[in-house]
Amino acid sequence: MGATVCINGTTKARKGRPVPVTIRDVAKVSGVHVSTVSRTFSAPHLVNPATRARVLEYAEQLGYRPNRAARALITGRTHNIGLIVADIANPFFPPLIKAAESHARGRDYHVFVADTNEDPGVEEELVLALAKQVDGILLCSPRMSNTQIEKLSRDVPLVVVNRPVPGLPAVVMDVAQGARLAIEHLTSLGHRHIALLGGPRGSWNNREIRRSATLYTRAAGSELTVLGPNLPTEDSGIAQAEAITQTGATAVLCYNDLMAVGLIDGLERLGVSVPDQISVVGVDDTSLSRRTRPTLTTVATPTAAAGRAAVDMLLQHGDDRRTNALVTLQTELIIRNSSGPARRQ
Amino acid sequence: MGATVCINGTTKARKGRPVPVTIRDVAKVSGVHVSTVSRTFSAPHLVNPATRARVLEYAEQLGYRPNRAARALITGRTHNIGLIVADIANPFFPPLIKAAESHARGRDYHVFVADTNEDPGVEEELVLALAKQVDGILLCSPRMSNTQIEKLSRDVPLVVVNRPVPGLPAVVMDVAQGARLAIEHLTSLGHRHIALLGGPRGSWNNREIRRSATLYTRAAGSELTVLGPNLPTEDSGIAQAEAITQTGATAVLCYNDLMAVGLIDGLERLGVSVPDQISVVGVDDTSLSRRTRPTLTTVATPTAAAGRAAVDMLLQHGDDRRTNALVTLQTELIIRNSSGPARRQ
DNA sequence: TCAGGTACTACAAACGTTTGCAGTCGAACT
DNA sequence: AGTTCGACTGCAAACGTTTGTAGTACCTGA
Repeated sequence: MGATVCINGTTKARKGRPVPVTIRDVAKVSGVHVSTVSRTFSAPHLVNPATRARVLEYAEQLGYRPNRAARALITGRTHNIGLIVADIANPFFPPLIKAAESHARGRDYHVFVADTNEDPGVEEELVLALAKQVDGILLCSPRMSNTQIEKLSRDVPLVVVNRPVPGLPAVVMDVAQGARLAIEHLTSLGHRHIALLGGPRGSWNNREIRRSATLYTRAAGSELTVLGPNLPTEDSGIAQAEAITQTGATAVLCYNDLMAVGLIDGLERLGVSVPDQISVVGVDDTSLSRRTRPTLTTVATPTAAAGRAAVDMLLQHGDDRRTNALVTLQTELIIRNSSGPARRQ
Repeated sequence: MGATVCINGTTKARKGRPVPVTIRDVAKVSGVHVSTVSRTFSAPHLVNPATRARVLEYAEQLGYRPNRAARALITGRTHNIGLIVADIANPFFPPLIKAAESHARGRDYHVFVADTNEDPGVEEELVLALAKQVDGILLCSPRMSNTQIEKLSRDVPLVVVNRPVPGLPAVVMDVAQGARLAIEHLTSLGHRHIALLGGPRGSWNNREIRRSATLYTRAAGSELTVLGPNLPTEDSGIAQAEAITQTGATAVLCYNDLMAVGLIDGLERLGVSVPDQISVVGVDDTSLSRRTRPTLTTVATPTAAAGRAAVDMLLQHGDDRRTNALVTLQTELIIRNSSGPARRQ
């Protein structure tokens, strides 16, 4: 209304420095106490609608934005959450990060993303560094031991993704089911000898996949050869190509898509054709899987849903930790062109 | 030493809730004033080495961690920086994010990552939401107008990546040089008619590439046909494949790798062989470029270096904005298998 | 011996919020 | 008329730090 409002008798739009307009400034110009201004934002039902409208208008006019640090200091809640992943550049993570971030933002939370470079040592360091700064942390595919995670969870609420930890909320993908589907797909195509290209040592997913693959290969009367552990990288897929051919298997289930595309590449270099001579199946259905040639048959894991679910769990039991809530998300098999009938030997 | 230290006469390790050990607790047990404890951490040279050692020991023993919110409140510096990108899942960004994050962490800064979903509208919203929470923001490939960015920069220090904005610090890649190298590469292979598959409308990189490509095609006595604007996605690469063939060009320079791999895919579907019939060159050298078949000839942009440089710029002129510092990073041409000699028509 | 300095430490006021408590005022009920 | 209540608002004490100022004790040099 009319003239723009000035603070402290002087306009605050000083050169360079941004305008540090506080709750007090708003209180002054709207002629109420700071507590009323505060309540206008944090407990609107406690203030007279007319007053509130006035305060809001002045606040808007001054460009007031609540200072989250101050709010955090007194409430103890920062409205931030931490997200720790092994490697942002691993195509498995971006969809998860993206989903978590936008889901959190919808609930007025911001997300710190940190990358451990696949180093278990820096995981702990990061958790501690973030602890005071966030209301909770999403630990994705951690390589730490259960007891170590347990201990950290006393400092800050944790939700673990891609691995169950007793006593902690976690969200996992049903990769065992996925592996089952993959194995059944392969055996139904006539494969009697299947190889499993295993992932990293500490990985729960890896154990699950192996357990399930072993079980269902046997159930189909086929043979399973397990290779590993391996780093879950494209390079290690390439490196293991020769070993794979030597197993005599006609089909391979890989720990993840990255290794699968590496393996396909490696096999091609050896003159082995996929899927004509060897079928290859991945896990995760990352953006890669549609880009390879042949396109990759793979177990789709709902990474975006996992990100959202993890955020929800974190925000729900904000305080009452020590839950044994475990969310398991379903997986499905996406059949593309890297798997085909077993060749006649 | 000996017995573990208790606070307030009672051990603070209450059930569930984490231990909120403050500077005051440390002061109490070590028999000094809080200010001494504070200085032990923030200005060590002002406190007696013996005292400091004692304080540090007790702090360690109690598991004291400074509360960054409180520190931020009084110093006005949060030791956080914001990083806004268009799409985390776009393979261009993860290396940049990763580099920025680890570089920042090395300087005791944490990074908020936010994703605009390619929506210019949410860019502004995100900047404002983050403003009070960070000491500055890295704006990557923004789609906003210069004036809009200018305005936001009055609220919070900004560093722009992938686009120069007058009066603001920015780091850009010399894509003009990259485009020149690509065009010269193609013309030297005998291509007399080249197509440019353009990117999104607001993109500075897009304009640079076009400008440079036009210039150097002409300089080589060749013809350039420009298509666009297009969304910088794989799908739009696929969609434009037919249009490309209709230009009659024997080589294509694409706005980025994503479009290039899409284009290769699209051309293949049309029965056009790359590079035998049409050569394709991308920009960015993302992780994709080694995975395509054929592998992609592309202009490598130093994304990780850009991330680090941006962080440095932000941390340097923390206060004195209004700099016209512009860092330009060199690009280079990586020749792989998607480009070859012009076919004999 | 004393002025001046150095090295360290304590005091207390901030920073921008939230929130329990108390107060005011008018309306409704007895 | 007096009581009770509800709706609203002001007061002031926190939250965990940092930092300018002031103080103490000791040392140095004249």
